[in-house]
Amino acid sequence: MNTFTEENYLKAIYHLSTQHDSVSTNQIAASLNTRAASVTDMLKKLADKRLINYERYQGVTLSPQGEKVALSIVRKHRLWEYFLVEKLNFKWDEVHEVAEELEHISSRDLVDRLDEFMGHPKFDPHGDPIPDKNGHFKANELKPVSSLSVNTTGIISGVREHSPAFLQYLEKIKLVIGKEIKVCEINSYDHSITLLLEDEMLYISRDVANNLLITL
Amino acid sequence: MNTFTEENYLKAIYHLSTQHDSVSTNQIAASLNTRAASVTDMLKKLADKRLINYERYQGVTLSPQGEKVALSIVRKHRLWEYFLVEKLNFKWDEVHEVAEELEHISSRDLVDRLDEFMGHPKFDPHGDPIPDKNGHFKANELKPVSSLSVNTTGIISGVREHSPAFLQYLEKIKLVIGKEIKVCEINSYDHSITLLLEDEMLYISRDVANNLLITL
DNA sequence: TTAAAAATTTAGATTAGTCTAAAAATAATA
DNA sequence: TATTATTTTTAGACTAATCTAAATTTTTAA
Ligand SMILES: [Mn+2]
Ligand SMILES: [Mn+2]
Ligand SMILES: [Mn+2]
Ligand SMILES: [Mn+2]
Repeated sequence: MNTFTEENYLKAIYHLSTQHDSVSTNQIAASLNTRAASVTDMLKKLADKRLINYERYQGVTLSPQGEKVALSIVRKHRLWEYFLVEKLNFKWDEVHEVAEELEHISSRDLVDRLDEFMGHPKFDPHGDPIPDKNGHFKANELKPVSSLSVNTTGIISGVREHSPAFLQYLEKIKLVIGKEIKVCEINSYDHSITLLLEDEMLYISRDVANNLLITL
Repeated sequence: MNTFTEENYLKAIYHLSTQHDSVSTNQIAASLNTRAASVTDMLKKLADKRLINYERYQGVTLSPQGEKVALSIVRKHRLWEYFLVEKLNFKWDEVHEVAEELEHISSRDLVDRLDEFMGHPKFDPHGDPIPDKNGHFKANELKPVSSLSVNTTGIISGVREHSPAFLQYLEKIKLVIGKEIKVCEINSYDHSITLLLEDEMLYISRDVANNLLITL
């Protein structure tokens, strides 16, 4: 088995890989709040274990084996988040830190039974897809609200930013997953947006619009 | 906060303390499958943190602070075991190892909400009492079946031995928690016992009788 | 009450993960 | 292309938890 730390590195590499082709030492260091030198050490170890493809100075990618491990961590993380919200009445901004711990519980049986218990949910509380036991999932086709043009509608389906502050803000203005919105006006100066949400007009900044994802 | 390892030491000392007044280095080493030298190192650290009372060569006891921590670990362990059996359909012999990991999840909120979700259970699947959030619990007055005399009855309420092999055996012969038994005959040669369980006669060894606990 | 046995502690290493500072390689740019 | 800036790696050190082997203390029992 892999250590806690190894799992966190693999997960970080996995997440960074969804945005960049190859992942750099510095990117990993930033995402794990650690130092580049520590990352290099760990990359050597993960390469020895055939979990990543790594050549000095060239960045890394996950090996098929490493991706499998990463996906199992992501699966656990998202299933636990779903459990916390749906069964234990946590708020969506309260679950991430707890799931960061729960995702390392090793029992395969546990996660599969948990999945069963909850009826095989497909998305976590933030709209992120939950891989099945084979690591498969279908991602929604998501676009930031900021990419919509005036008079188009969409359904809130995910977030790009997971900080409690952002999630709490969305909750406060009732911009939560599942709601339909319509873009009414785009301010051409600062790209802020006025939208229609359940018969109410709502004003959001460009920043918010960038981090809020919808399906058409 | 305390590390996993520190928590495991405190828990081990707690359990050993229920049987002996003061706990020895070797007892801890045996219970944690580690070496006496390692235990000594850890005892120094725990003493520095005021979690135990320790004087070289004299054995240890938990400080009030240390007992509080130990009880919170025990609470989490037993609540998770209950959850696994009652909600996820684990068997009572399958939960201990998983709970050994889950007991270290730190979120206070999580364990309290889990407790709430399950309706504040008082006993875990093995009949062990679950401390409440203040560390309080009332233990049943338990006696081994081997201490009963002929023609007395009792309700199976706990086990002294938690190995999967023992638990599976009990399950197989349907000697599970909640059932009423009556002692019919005690073999004076080997102290094996014949008892009545739901109109069926059942024969158990002295060893089993010693590790099976009842309330009157 | 002393000698042997058992328990415990100390000394010195090892491994995982981390760090800072310095060196080396790569990328950017003049 | 040559120089500078940035990124990455190496070197060397530190902490937590562990180990074996040796020394010390306590216990047992002759
Ligand atoms: Mn999360
Ligand atoms: Mn999430
Ligand atoms: Mn247990
Ligand atoms: Mn138990």
